[in-house]
Formats: sequence, structure tokens, C-alpha cells
Amino acid sequence: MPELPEVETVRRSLEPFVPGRRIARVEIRDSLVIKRPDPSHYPKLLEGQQFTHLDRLGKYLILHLERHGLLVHLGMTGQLTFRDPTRPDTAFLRHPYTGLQRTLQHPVDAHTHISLEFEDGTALHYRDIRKFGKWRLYPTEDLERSPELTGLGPDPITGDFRLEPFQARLRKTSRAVKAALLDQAVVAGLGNIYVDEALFRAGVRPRKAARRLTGRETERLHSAIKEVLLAGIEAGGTTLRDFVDGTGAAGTNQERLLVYGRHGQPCAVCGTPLKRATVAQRTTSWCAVCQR
DNA sequence: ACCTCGACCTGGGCGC
DNA sequence: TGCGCCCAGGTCGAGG
Repeated sequence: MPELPEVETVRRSLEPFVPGRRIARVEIRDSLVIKRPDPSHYPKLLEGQQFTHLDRLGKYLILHLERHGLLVHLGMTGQLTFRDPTRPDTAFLRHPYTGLQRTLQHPVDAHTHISLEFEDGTALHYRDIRKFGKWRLYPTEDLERSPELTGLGPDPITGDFRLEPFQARLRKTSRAVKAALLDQAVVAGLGNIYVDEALFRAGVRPRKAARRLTGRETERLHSAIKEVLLAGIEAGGTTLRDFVDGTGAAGTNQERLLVYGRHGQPCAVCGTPLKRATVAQRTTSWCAVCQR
């Protein structure tokens, strides 16, 4: 689920509800995703603090509080949603035809591991079926120096993602270009879906050694990365199964994917059946004709 | 520096 | 209906 466009979609959808709200109570039902500090400290540290603003870097959502920064990584199935108890819940329903989660706001269920309850009765709920997500709380002054954030390469949407350093970085490695793009230190925010989409748009084979890309190819890739991520944000993210935004709504980018998950189907450009193989330990789809 | 593998988790889909 | 197997948007660490 959550690559840059999905995390950005969550950030934007929570923006009208979370900043300005003060945490009255912290409820932790399963502390597995809390990596720092010890989960037992969360209530004491968070209760009484107000959220100020929401940020994002790569796949990390950054919820700023008065004295702390809460770093949330959604892993594979993490959902951060706002709930107003005066409005009707829809629970987690599966659409009979598309199979997509249709939820809007949800009450606490077996997978809702953490709830931050506000003074007015509303709450921010964290739900994560596979529990691959990670929560880390840092004092504001330590946030920028956190290993999670310092390890990230440029963010293609909000950051300084320039062609020359990108090109220099790719030239230094003989790894498959797909592996390099999945490396969050090279560029922050790409995952399996958007990497395949960007490589297709750029006309680059996923297995091509990064250092062997031509100048033109690197330029096209640099543009394609920004394009696929922006398109993903515009569509409200890609919902294959679990992704929902902060209000519980599914995204629509899955309808626009050109290669991811479409192996065997005709390429949208040339009609050749799309290939599938494992590259960089991930299932990969591409067009052997359009991508060379 | 890079690769591969396994681990962390749960659930859906499919074949039998 | 049920069981077993494979798969899944992400990382991380061990070992070669």
C-alpha cells in the first residue's frame, strides 16, 4: 500500500482534522508497532499535547506536536484514520465487485492497535493488519537527526530532487536500476508499484544496471518518477486492498496503473503481453518492447 | 557493495 | 467446507 502518494494522501486528508487538537487519552491495545521510546511512556509523553502540523518525508508521516514529533511508517497495511463519533460509522466493508475496502470512519476493531483520543471525543485511530508499521516518538529537537530521516534521499515531491545528483548516484552502482530506485537513500518514497510504473514511462528495463543508463534514460526516469508520484497523489493513492486515507476513503490510482500487476495483459502502448519476473526480490512487471 | 534469504505478521485467493 | 500453499504495497539483519 503505502508508498509516497498514499502517505501524502493520508497527510492531506488528516490536515483539516488533526492540527489544533489536543490529546486527552492514549489507548494502546497492541504495542508491537511502537519502536521508541518504550510504549509504556506514550501516555505520559503524549497526553496534554496538541498537534501542530503534519509533514511527510518519503514514506514517513510526521505528526508534529508541541514538544515531540511522531514518526509513523505505515508498513504494508497501516491505516491512520480520524473518527468523529457524532457521525455514522461504516465499519470495514468489502465492496462486492471491486473488493475494495469501503470504510469512511470506523469504530475500533481487532486490528486497531492504537487510538489517540481528543478532548472533544474525536480520535485518531491506527489500524494495521500485518503490524509491519512503525511508530517512533522523538523530542522535536531530535527529530531531524533521527536515523530514519537522515537516511533518506531526496523527496521527489517536496524535496530537492535534482537530476545531477540522481544521475551521479545511479552511475556509482552496478545494481539493477529497480533495486537502486527501491533504495530509500537514493530517492525517498518509491515502492514496488511506482517503481514499475516509472520504469515503464521512462522506457527503461528494470534489470538494467543503474550505471549503464544513458543520460537520456536518466532524464526520462527523473521526470517519470515525479509524474507517477504526482498522478498517484491526484488519484488519492493506489488501493489494491487495504489502503484508505485519513477519512477512510479508498484511492483510485489502481485504475490507472499501466504495468504493475498487469503481467500477461497487453501493453497499453504497443499491445505486447507484459512480462513478469522477480527483480530485486520483488515481483516485477514490464514491457519487453517498450522498455529497453 | 551487493545479493539472497528469512524474519516480522495476517489474511485473501486458489487448487484440491 | 476445509486444508495447505502461495502471494502481498515494506524494511531489516545475517551470511555469502
